[in-house]
Amino acid sequence: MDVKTVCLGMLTDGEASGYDLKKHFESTFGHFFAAGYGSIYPALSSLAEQGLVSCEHIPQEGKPDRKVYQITTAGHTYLLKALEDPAPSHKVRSEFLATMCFAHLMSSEQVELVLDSRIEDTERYLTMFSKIECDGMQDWPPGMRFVLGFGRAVTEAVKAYVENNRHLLAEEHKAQTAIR
Amino acid sequence: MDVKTVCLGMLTDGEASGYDLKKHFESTFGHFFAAGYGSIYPALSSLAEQGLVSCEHIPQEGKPDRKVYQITTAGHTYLLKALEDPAPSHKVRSEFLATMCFAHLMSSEQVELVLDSRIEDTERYLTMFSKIECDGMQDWPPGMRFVLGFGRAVTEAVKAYVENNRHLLAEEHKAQTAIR
DNA sequence: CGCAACATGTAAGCGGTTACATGATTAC
DNA sequence: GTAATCATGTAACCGCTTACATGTTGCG
Repeated sequence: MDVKTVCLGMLTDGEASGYDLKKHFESTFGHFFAAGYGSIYPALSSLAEQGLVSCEHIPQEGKPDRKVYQITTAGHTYLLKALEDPAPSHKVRSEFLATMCFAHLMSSEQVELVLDSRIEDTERYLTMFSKIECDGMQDWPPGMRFVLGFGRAVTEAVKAYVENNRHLLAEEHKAQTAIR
Repeated sequence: MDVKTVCLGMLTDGEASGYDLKKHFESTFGHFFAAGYGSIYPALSSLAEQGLVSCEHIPQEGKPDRKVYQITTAGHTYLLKALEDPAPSHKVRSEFLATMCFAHLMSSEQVELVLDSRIEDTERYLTMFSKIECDGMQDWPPGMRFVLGFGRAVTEAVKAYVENNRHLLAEEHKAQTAIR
């Protein structure tokens, strides 16, 4: 499952431009599937070439033509095939955790800074989740609600863990064990 | 922070071969930083070329020479620089969540299968964490214990969330909201 | 006056994955 | 006998990131 497939999936919710899709990648999909314009625009071109989406050019003054994409029947078929994987991956790549593995090589000030930045990050996500929930989640498919709830639950777990266990990383207290 | 830097960090714990490091990437680092031989061996070669590690060739019969790497003073300096990033990233890339966004396009059997496979995955991780804790975590640096605890906490949160909210994805119950 | 939002794209490069290549030893 | 473990590597490929390129409209 790559950016192309996710774009295709987003288009099942209605027509959209690359610019529109980018906003989805930043908000609702942001916590588990990042993508920039450099991935999205080529993905849409490629989908159009394969006939999986159709494209309507809407001329605009001053701005480039707005290109609105719609999923085709072939696109739907393709998407359903892509969703058949019975064990889709769920990968974490964390420079944060890699850094924390070597906390004993760093100054405690540095470690504190890193932990603070991680907590800020989780707070940004939590704010975003609340905002999304406010402006109407009830018209969304159940899967989307499940996914948002997942993001919230995991983010809260991360925040709580970091807050409750950051004392482990102070050199003074080497013998303690993690709070569950 | 790339595979190279993580390898360098692992070598602060004592000399090791590429093969040894791979095992670390599978066990202790597995839940947040994956790497295969195709990344590790070139990384070590490159580190040696830059003088960040030294390499001892140990001849063996039948097998290729065992190459044991040790971090150098230059390597230590380099690592400390790399650890200075005050806001290291923590990224999730989840085909699982992407799939679940479109659960309404799938059969409930397919959805169930995907959810089961995710739970199995979390269980494998939890077993691994327990095993690691058993064979002596107390001699590890506090950072490593923090990271393992993080992995366990988040994995448990994932498992609980999936178990408690999978009913949201059954088409029958569209109006429900997520259990916190 | 400057910044954010609107709007699309290209191209180089990087980092990692996957498949391939080889082969002895040990445990079941 | 066959699978796992030990042990190292290369090369092609793929997908994504980053930087670059361009220009208008509207808000404060």
